[in-house]
Order: sequence, then C-alpha cells, then structure tokens
Amino acid sequence: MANQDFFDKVWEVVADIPLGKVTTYGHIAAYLGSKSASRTVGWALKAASGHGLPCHRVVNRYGGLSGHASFGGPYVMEDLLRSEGIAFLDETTVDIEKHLWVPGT
DNA sequence: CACCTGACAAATT
DNA sequence: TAATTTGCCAGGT
Repeated sequence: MANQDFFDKVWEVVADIPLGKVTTYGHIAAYLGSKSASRTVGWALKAASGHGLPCHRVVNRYGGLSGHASFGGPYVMEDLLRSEGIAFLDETTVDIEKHLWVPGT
C-alpha cells in the first residue's frame, strides 16, 4: 500500500521516521516526487492531527519547529523531541544536521 | 464553479 | 545580500 495519494504517502513516511531522528518537509516532498510540494506536506500533517503521526519529528529546512503553533503548544513539540534524544540548537530549533533522517533509508 | 489559504522550499531579480 | 515570485496539492469559503 505504498500508493494512495500525496497525502497518505506523507503519513507513511512520517510514520516511518525512526525515534531520535527528524526529517524535513523538503525531503519528504522530494521523496514523493515533488521537491516543491513541501507546503502540501505540512498541510498533510495538519490534517493528520489525530492520526497518530509523530509530526513533531518533522521540521522545516532549518530545523525550526514550524508546526508548533498547530500542535497544541510550542512546548509540546520541544518536549517530545527532547524526550527522544534530539539535540536542540534553540528552543524551537533542533540540530537537523545531526539528526537528519532521509526517507527511503 | 472559481479563488484563496496553508506546519515550506528553492530559484530569480 | 535581501526581497520577491513561483511551484506543489488539497480543502475551505
């Protein structure tokens, strides 16, 4: 079932992110075939609210917690990521270079 | 039915 | 170097 819609694929990839790792919208979008569809990826996560996806492991290109506002609170994502062993550069920025995970690996 | 918005990114001016 | 524009997909108004 590796083929539904862009939307469902996003959930698939996000659900496959290993604990202690993070990925970016651009990488997911590129893996789906459209490097510029990053906004649709974020859109999918928003719609995935309640699907049980680790959306906190998805950050923007700079490692910034973009979705913290729609998550339920800025501290929620931060705390979750810290609990998984993610290193933070800032209170809303993770060490993307250190924990970057690419789909398909 | 047509236009706008939205957790982004990369290229161009 | 910074600011602006376009691309992507789906849903809401």
